[in-house]
Parts: sequence; C-alpha cells; structure tokens
Amino acid sequence: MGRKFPPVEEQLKIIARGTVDLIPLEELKAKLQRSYETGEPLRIKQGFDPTAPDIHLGHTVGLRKLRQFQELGHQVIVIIGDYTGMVGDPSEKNATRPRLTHEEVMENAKTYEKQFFKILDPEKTIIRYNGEWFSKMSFAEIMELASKFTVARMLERDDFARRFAKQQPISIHEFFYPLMQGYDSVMIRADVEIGATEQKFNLVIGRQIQREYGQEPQIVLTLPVLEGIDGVQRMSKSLGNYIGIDEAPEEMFGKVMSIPDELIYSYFELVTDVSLDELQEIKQQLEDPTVNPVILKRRLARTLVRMYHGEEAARHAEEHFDLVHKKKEIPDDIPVYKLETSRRLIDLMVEAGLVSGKSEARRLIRQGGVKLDGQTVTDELLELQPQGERVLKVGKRKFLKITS
RNA sequence: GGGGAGGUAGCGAAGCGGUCAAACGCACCAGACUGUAAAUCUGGCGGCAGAAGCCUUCGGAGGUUCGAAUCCUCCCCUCCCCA
Repeated sequence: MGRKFPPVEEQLKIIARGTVDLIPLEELKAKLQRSYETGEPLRIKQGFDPTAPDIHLGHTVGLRKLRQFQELGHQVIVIIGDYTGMVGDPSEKNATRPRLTHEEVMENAKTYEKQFFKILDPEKTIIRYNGEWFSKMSFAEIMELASKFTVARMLERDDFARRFAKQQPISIHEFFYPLMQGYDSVMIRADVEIGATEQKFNLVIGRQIQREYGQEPQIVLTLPVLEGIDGVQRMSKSLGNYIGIDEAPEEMFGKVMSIPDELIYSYFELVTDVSLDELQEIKQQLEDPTVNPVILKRRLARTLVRMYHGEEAARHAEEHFDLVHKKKEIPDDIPVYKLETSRRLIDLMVEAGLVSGKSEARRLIRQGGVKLDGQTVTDELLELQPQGERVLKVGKRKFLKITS
C-alpha cells in the first residue's frame, strides 16, 4: 500500500540515534513494518509535567526525538501532565516533591504549549491534558487501576527502594505516578513512549497497564538525561543549572560558554541539529590535544543560539560575548538606572535588583566584586551623585548603566 | 492500639542551659588563576548598622530560668519495631 514512510531500516537508523534503550526492538520493527504497509502512522507519546514555567534544553532532548518521528511521518501526541504535575514525579528524587495546585500547573502549561512549537511541527502534533480523563475518574476506576499493581513491584524502583531503606517517607500518592503515566498511554493508545532514562520504570509500567486494559504494549524509548551547565546534576529549573529555550541570545551564549568541557560532546549530540558526520568530526577534535576545546564550545554556543534565535542573533551574541569577556568591555544593551538625587551605592544596588539585600551589597564590595567605571569600589559607604553616565559592574556578569 | 527514634539555616549533619547567628561537608556567591571551563587557592554565605552593636531564627504554641536550639507541658509531622 502507501509509500508514506521511508523503509523500516532507514527509520530505525534515525530513531536509534542518541537513544539509550529501545525495548523491545523487535516489537518496534513489527510496528514500523505494519505502519509502513498500512500507511497508518505510529502514535508517539511523551509527557511533560509543567512543574516550572519554562522549557529548557533538557526538555528538548525528547522534543527533538519527537520531531524526528514527525519528519518520518508519524503522529506525535504530547501529554501535558496537569494532573500528574500535581503529584510530582518521584523518579530519581530523594524526597517527596512539593505538590503544586492545579492553578499553578495550568499557568505553567500555557507557556509550555507555545514553547513546544519552537521544535515540533504544529501540524503533526496533538496536545492533550491528562486532566481530561483524570478529573473525571471515579474512585471505583481509580481502585481498578491501582489493583493492577503491587507494592512489591513498586518497591523495585531504585528511588523508592532507596528512600524506603533510608527510612524516608514515601507518600501513597507517589505510587500513583507511574500508574497515571501508564494510564495516559492507555487513553491515547500510544505505540511508542519517549522519556529520559530515569523514566524507564514508568515507561515500562505503561506497557503492563496497556496490556491490562487490552491494548498492545507501547515501545519504550529512552534518551540520556541532559546534564545541567554545572556538569554535575541533571538540567533542571529548580537546580538553577539550566538554559531556557526562551532566554535572550546573549544570556544563552554566555551560559553555554560556562559549561564544563566534558559536556560539549553530549550537548552537540543531544540538543543540536548538527549532522552525524559533523558529530563525528567534533568528537575527533575534542580528542585532539592540540585543539583548544573553547573553539568547539563557541561553535556549540553559536549553534544553539542560531537554532532558537536565528543566524543574526547568534552572530550578535558572540560579538557581545567577546566584548564583555574577552576584551573586558561593557556591552551596550544593559539595564539603565536613572539617578535623580544623591544616593548610597548599596541602596542603589538593592533597588536595581542587583543584590538581594544590603548585607549582600556590602559583602560584594568588601570582596572586591563591585566596579564602577572599571574601578574596584572599596568604600561601602560610597555616595553617588547624579553626574553623567557611569557603568556599574557587580560580580562577573551583572551590569548597570547609571545615568543622571 | 503499644513501644522506640527523630524534626537545627538551600541540602546533609554537629550542638543538648550561657563563650550559638549556631561546628563541619555539599551547594551557592566574590576574588586570584584561566578559555567567563574544570581543578586549585583565598574569603564570604540570616537581616540591619560606619563600627561597637542591634533585631529575627534551631517543627508549632505556651512555660521554667537572670539566661533555652538545649529543661518542662501540649500540639503537628516523619521513621522503625510490635499488634
């Protein structure tokens, strides 16, 4: 029948790129083969819990994979976990997560949708909120779902087991998380579910739940967890080590430049659109001791800014970066503060939001972290008079233009 | 239902009547060094005050005391064992 899709082997090559697990591979081949023959696209699912208002590069690892499926002709279904978001995924967590209210979650969800389409093709994407079905579920139905799973099975999970062993609390509602995620798969009849490796348990549970509800189990596709810019922990908004896809080009460029070298390759691999050939070349250069890694890091920064803000912005961001950090000059587009009357520097710093309090302002001055027109400020009692235009630098990257 | 162990700053963890704004480690911030990397070193890390000092903190509310994170009472929460 229809020749809507590339041949199975070709599809597999693209699907397998960057993935950690494909379980079970044989079933995936069968599904692909069937869709190839019938012209019916596979239903590819990934869920996102809007627990924070912004999408960052960590999310794009999965989104990019979804995009690849779209390009192969398949149907992508994104679940926005307005209900699961209220539970909070316990995966990899060592403690119960704070529960968000439905209002908070919905607020975040709004911005999610917009940001998704920076990567996904809106024409080939269906967005569903899982509150759609969970808000209507009766207690009888919840019990039925819960009965399909045992506590022992739940405790197989590393994170639960660890918390249990350490005598830390586990709330009952946390056990529901994997069940809910699996039920999502049932509701949308997922053929493939994508998630980070830490999601493996939840994803596999989905297979079992689907089977219980009389459906063909989904294929589990896991992707590596993207490390944050600190190079230590996973990228996460709450850890503050993230790069948001909506961030200003200059900010984005700067953040990329601050990642540890060890991350350069995986960033290229997981969150940029460089080709496999280029990837190969990058790898070689990174292994070559005569090549300064900073060159590749710049390329990474440029690539990422280009992807989200365009060629022009990327060039601009790089110039800006050189201006500030290489030549130690001051960027031209910094916040401005209008000084009307005589004012103490520390008060001004607080008011302009450069520091959280006067104590911090004093501290920074004492430590030589504050510069006025390039001169290190030593007097923490410094009074500023309105006069001309001056530039205040606080710490490594905060600037303020003071005008009169 | 019974018995036991706990709740200390962002996290982990000391302290158990004054010298505690609270050791130490991690995280974080600043400085030096660099490639705004990592590593390393130095300093900082409740708030306010020029400093002396003052104010608010040790699950919550009361109380004892000249003085409490430390003692007492009640309450809330967590974990373990038994039932």
